[in-house]
Amino acid sequence: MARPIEFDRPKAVNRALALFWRKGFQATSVADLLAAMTISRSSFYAAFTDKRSLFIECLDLFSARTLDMLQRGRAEMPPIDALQNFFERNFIGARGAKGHWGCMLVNTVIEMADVDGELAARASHHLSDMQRFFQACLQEAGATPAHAKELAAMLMLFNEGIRVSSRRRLPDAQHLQPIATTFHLIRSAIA
Amino acid sequence: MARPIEFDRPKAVNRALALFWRKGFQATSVADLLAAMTISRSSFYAAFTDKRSLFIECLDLFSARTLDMLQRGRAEMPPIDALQNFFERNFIGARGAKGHWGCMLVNTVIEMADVDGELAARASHHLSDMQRFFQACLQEAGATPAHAKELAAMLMLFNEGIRVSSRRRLPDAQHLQPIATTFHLIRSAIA
DNA sequence: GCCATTCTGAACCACTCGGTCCAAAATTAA
DNA sequence: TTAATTTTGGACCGAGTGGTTCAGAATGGC
Repeated sequence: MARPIEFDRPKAVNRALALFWRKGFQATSVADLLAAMTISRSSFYAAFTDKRSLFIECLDLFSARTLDMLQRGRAEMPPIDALQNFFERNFIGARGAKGHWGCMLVNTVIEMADVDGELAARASHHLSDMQRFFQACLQEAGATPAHAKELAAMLMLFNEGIRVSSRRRLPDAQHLQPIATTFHLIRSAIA
Repeated sequence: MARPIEFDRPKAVNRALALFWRKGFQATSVADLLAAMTISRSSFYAAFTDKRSLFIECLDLFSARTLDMLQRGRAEMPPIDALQNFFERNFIGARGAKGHWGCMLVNTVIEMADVDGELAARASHHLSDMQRFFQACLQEAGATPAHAKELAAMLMLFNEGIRVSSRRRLPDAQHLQPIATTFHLIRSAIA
């Protein structure tokens, strides 16, 4: 038996993820995907079934990576520091492209809410996972469960807001300072 | 001279606005618009030139109405109350449909950022107008110009966040409480 | 009734979309 | 080389897209 080199699936998914993240589901055509993934149309449908299925795979991957990033942070520093560090590292447009892409989960919620309920719900669910992680961090930092829950909700609103704002390509100061202010507030609310 | 009743343009635009607001630019087809506006294809292009032109008209109208709402509030109550009232009246999904549609400006920024830069920039510009209004209110309430600017930026982040969140159809408690908390914070920051 | 004006309905256009299909090429183990 | 397997390119499809055109119906002032 023999076969030509199987194409690099993870790399292809990464390329697709970048496109979906940037342009959203609807504005990304299959042709765009093929070009970015450097894969033939036939292989595409053989490997990923569907544009929609591939999108779901990317969405889940994005969520998993984000959560992973948070967990790695928590392993290396105090929980509140980990949260602040997460915000600072991701939501500052400055460094390269991705900073201006916002959050794929937020983007999907907005784009698909009244277009494809399943996709929107899936993205929303992932955001809830993030929020639960926020809550755990806050609790670990000494907040009561009720207070942690309240603060986590506010932090998620802040997250969503800053992700929208980062798509507007405004001067970075608009983002940096609110992050500092917010976490100053959170720390003093817990202590 | 004589002519058949000219169709009700403002009403037609309202119908279009509702559709664009809910489903976004891309997911709203011309056919959808015609059905909602109860207008023939020919009249549509005669009166509005373009799907895109109509969208811009709706976007500007949405912004004007939002600003108007804020200004009417400020005329009737203390500036901070007006802001809080604005948030409470708009961002609580409960009452009817529109509560779950978020903010057309936010939706447009997210959907069009890397798809149609002009549309995204226009929406972003309208958001900046709103932010300036926030700033004026805060200043009127006694904040220093610098502090008012800082608080206005945070309030806009909060606005963007809560607009995203309201598209997720979560229980209202998630929104109501953060609004109270945020404004409690703002008041004590100014006093 | 007439006429200028406005709106309509439908046909039509070129184009893009997501998706299917298959014969041919490319690959490598046997 | 042969044989098994995976990828490829491209033709093809039906449906839907935004947009144009125009003959004719509807309207209301004269």
